[in-house]
Amino acid sequence: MVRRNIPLVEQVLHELVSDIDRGEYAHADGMLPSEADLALNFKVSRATVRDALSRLETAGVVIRRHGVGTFVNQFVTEHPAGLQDWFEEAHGFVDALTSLGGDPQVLVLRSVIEPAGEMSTRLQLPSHENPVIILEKVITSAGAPLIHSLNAIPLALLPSELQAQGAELASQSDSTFRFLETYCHCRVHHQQSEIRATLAGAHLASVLAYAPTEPCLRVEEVAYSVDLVPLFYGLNHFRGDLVSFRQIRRPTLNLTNVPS
Amino acid sequence: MVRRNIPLVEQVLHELVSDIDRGEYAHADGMLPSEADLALNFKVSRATVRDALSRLETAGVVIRRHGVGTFVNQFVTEHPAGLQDWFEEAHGFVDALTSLGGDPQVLVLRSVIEPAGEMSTRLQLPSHENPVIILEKVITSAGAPLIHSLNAIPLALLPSELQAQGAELASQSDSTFRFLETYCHCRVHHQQSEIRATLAGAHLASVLAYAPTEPCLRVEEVAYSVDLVPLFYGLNHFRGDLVSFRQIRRPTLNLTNVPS
DNA sequence: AAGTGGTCTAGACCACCAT
DNA sequence: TGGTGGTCTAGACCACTTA
Repeated sequence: MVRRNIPLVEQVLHELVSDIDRGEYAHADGMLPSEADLALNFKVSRATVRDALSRLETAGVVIRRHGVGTFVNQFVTEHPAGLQDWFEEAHGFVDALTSLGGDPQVLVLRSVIEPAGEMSTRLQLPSHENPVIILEKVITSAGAPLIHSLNAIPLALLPSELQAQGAELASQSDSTFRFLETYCHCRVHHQQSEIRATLAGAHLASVLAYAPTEPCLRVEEVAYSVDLVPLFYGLNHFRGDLVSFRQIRRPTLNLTNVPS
Repeated sequence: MVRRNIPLVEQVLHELVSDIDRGEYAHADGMLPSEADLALNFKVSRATVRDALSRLETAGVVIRRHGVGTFVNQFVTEHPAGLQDWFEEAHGFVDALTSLGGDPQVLVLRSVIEPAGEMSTRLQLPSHENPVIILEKVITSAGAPLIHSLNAIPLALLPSELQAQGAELASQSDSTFRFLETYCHCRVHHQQSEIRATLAGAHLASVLAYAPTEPCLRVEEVAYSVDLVPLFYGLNHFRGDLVSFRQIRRPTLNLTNVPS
């Protein structure tokens, strides 16, 4: 499954990223060479360099200023990614925690196959009776329970010969993402999330070793494949005293130049 | 300050957006014409069409599938933007509320000039003594107080002849964004935000007509100009029962094709 | 095999910012 | 005025999906 023939854009991308990581442009203003120079150095066309720089810009790694130059966003390079960025990127918190060196422990509270019930709407299942794999977990890091998570995966995504063992396979996987890729051969393209503040309440308090009257971040989400098929529903609660999320906010489309 | 000579990419962008809004591609799968066809119709090169489509894709309006086609993300077209999207876009909540037809009321609780104190670090001011404009507001919509916001703007951003009236001018502006553009001639490029869950507490409860033991979303942020000068610090609290934020989460950079 | 988006080039000109 | 990023073109070929 390894791709040969890595596109030039991605090679340039990697070069630039590792140059930035190595602190190549860490001097005063962090300005990169001009696009023309980069094109010469990498022996590619300027369009290819621009493509790579555009991707770095949308990722927030670099800031381009018309008539001035391209600069590394030093805030990003100075602040290593962690659980804080989980809400911005789309991947499991277990991965986010391990990449931070947090050594997370996953405790599976429940893994069963049940009718979807009210979740059928969000998962675009025809009826409340369609079966889903329910996975309830608590993630602990450095001895403290941080996250309670409840996932529902439509059983129909699993090849029929594996459906009987669905609950088992899911509970043994590192994360829902990996489970979907390994057994369902599908990949999460994006997630639609909603975040709000709630009180822990009795159930969460007991599994998170928290007080019922303490605040939590509640993130509800649906993951979709590239062709907009719902892959799973998630309801996650984060201890308000231990977890926060970071985000870079930026206007995306500039639709202000309306002529009419 | 109006730009003539609107770039072709932006014109194509607008055409596509209004076509999508008009429901031009609202049939079954929402597939757009091929890039080659669009280029022919708009009488531009395919590269220009691709540029426009790329921007729509990063904005989440459109999904491109290699070898298949380009499709409108019907979730986005079906769910009109509102305050929920405030945390993803970077603009004031007053604008977000008005665009929703919410008719927000702004109550200025305080507008004074004070030493920056502990906020000097985040605003990259040389000393705690540097003056900032403090602006404390409550935003009410449909009779309910939704948001408490505290902003601190370095006084030095204001032209010296206006600094004496700084607090007044800020309190009379619709939003901090407009104040910065109108009087300081600078524009917010992006914001670094952090979101967490807290309890309201005594002060917030009184101004938000809420109970002290109820949950709030707490968003702390610093806005930067394109050359990374901090423009303002913001500390915002949202009533947990009335406000939630939506977000599309998606992996940004694909750095998995690491050859070495 | 036909149609789609993805990559890549070389070259041109424009718009912006500093000096 | 010189250097930077932004726009734009025409054409080529590749990679992926579907039938």
